[in-house]
Amino acid sequence: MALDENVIVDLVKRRIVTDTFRRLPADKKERVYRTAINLFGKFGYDGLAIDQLCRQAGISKGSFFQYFPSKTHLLEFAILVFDDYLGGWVAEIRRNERVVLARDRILYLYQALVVNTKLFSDQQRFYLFINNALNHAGVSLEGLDLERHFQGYVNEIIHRGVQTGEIRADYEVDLTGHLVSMIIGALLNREYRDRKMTRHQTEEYLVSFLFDGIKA
Amino acid sequence: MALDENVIVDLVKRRIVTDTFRRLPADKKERVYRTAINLFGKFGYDGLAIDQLCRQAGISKGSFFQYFPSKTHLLEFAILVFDDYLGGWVAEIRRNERVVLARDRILYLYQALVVNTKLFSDQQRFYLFINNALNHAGVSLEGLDLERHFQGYVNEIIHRGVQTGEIRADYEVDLTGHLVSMIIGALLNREYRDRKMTRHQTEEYLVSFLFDGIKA
DNA sequence: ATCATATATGACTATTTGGTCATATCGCGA
DNA sequence: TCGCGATATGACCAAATAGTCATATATGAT
Repeated sequence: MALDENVIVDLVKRRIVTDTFRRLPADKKERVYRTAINLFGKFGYDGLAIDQLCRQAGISKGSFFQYFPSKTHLLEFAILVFDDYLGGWVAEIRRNERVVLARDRILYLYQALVVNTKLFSDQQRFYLFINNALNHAGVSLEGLDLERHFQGYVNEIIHRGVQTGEIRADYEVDLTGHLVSMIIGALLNREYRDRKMTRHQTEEYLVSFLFDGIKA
Repeated sequence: MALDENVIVDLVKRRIVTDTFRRLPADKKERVYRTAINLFGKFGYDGLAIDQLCRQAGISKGSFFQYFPSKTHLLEFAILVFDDYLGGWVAEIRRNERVVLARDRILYLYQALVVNTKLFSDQQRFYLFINNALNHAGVSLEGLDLERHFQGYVNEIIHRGVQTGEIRADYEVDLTGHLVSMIIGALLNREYRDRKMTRHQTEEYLVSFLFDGIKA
């Protein structure tokens, strides 16, 4: 969760945040970041009022504009820091990866997704952020490429499964990866947002649904 | 697409639109509705400027506030009319339903979803509307219950499949329905938004993915 | 033609909000 | 203590925008 200094340095170079912001104590930077994610997620880009952000993050409006050139830059900052976080999170899953059968690989993917990382607690916040804040036309979404991070890894898992013969060879890897990602997303949604199923149910269904199909 | 008079009458009773609006010529009402869906979808609730809506729908601002008590009511109006449209659309699918095997049922669902109805051309617009406009806190979303319409029907299909033995009996109907809906949504998204696959591929994958599972 | 009622209109208001700036305060070296 | 660069602050400004209202125009019955 701590903001990576290297990322901030890069953002300064690209004039997305100021050097003044970079020099700020870490906890202040983090407060601004968390508040931005939360408020963008709750109210969308237009809905976030800078006055409220400042009040909530404990800074003054004058200071805000010494940290960020504009509101748009705040969004870009939040997107890019979040993107970096996503990347690190997938890297951690990758590091912990065990060599298992295809069936367990998918299950592992799911477990890693929700248990092994901080995303567990952050999921709701980030889910809202992605859904509500990222449609602002003024900011290119190139910075946040979910596919590049998570789905790239899913595809890799599936690709290996195909090569070892554990997964059908006639599936296109990236389409299957897309579907698996979407299904995991659907399950997460069901589990966290609707609270209609338990973790155990989720895992049971994920495996049987993906590997056994609908037919008996 | 034509606005149903009965729905409008109900909206008048609930003070969501005025009687003046009800008496308007149909094409004017429709212009306002379409413009609202488009702009809410493009810019979200806060992003929609009433001035722009008026310009685009060809009415004056003064008139607007003789049709709707407030901007919030415009959103509520759009939601409820859209909800009615959804209901009619599912009813049409239901009427055209053929008696088929489970495998074909799902495929039929999908085809009905994208081919047999106007949703084909409206999909993108409504997709945006649902995603960008419905998070406005001030308006209850009770009015738009996707599950009640589409997923209720999906569940019915699956339930019948289970009863005839075409679908595994150990699946919970509503969870399976949820997953099927999500997968269809994912495929639609892939097909329309990303333009990464053809209709034929979609159908192939839908069936093999749902019925054969990932494993060879 | 007249009158009454319903509808159309855009200037105007009050408020919100992104962004500025002059001033104050802090941190720190000498 | 003094001085200087960096940071903090909130009053202020200009633009945008939801909503109002007085006036104009259309409609339709007699």
